[in-house]
Amino acid sequence: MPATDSQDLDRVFAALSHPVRRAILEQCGSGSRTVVEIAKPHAMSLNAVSKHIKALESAGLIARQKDGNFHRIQSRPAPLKPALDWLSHHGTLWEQSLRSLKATLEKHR
Amino acid sequence: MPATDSQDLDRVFAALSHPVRRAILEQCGSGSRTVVEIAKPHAMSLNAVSKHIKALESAGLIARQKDGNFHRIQSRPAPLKPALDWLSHHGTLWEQSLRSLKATLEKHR
DNA sequence: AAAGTATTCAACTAAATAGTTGAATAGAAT
DNA sequence: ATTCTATTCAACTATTTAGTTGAATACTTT
Repeated sequence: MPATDSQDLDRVFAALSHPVRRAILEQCGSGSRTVVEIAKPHAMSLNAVSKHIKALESAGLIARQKDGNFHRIQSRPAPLKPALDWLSHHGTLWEQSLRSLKATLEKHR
Repeated sequence: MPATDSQDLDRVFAALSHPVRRAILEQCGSGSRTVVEIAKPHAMSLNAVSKHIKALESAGLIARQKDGNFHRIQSRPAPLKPALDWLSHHGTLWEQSLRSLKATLEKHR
């Protein structure tokens, strides 16, 4: 059992909270990309993008494979699972309690 | 269509990236709670918790209803949906490409 | 009216984040 | 061997975040 640490969730959610990092994940979703390729569409320095990549890597959301001069970056969806689980679990819980609250309100109107 | 702004996702994911804020959401998932009630189990000042609540509120994840002296805080799951959508959409995309990558590797072995 | 309770506001500090520029490393190509 | 390209490392700055303490506000209770 992976026993999802709370800190893992912290890192994953934090990684997803920046638009550039979400974009990077999308860029690498359809196959591996190099750092320069990833950086190109973003209006910031290569170094800044490199840092975002590092953040994603330390959250486990991407993996890096050295290929000569290039680092081939590819997305790793696994750590997304606990995040998804948290969201859907609590999301549905809340929706349930909202529904039952609504039902209660209806009944007592 | 709500046309989920990227900034909305930023705020929601950022809000979820702190363990205390996730705990607060869980606390308020089963019914409304006051600020003092919410703060009690956390090892930090009331003010710190109040700030976390404000962050959740500005992400739309909780709503506040004044009731005399008390603020009744209740969770609002709606903004969770786009986050869930983003996760499941890209998560499944990546898993698909991982699967097809694996298939390709198998074929060429 | 006075005291108590629930909450926020304001000011401050320490640490983390997001970005920059410039230099270093390392592999590839001439 | 030299140069070019891909990438990281280091140092720095500005902004945001997470927390603190102390004062202010506002409702309730006595």
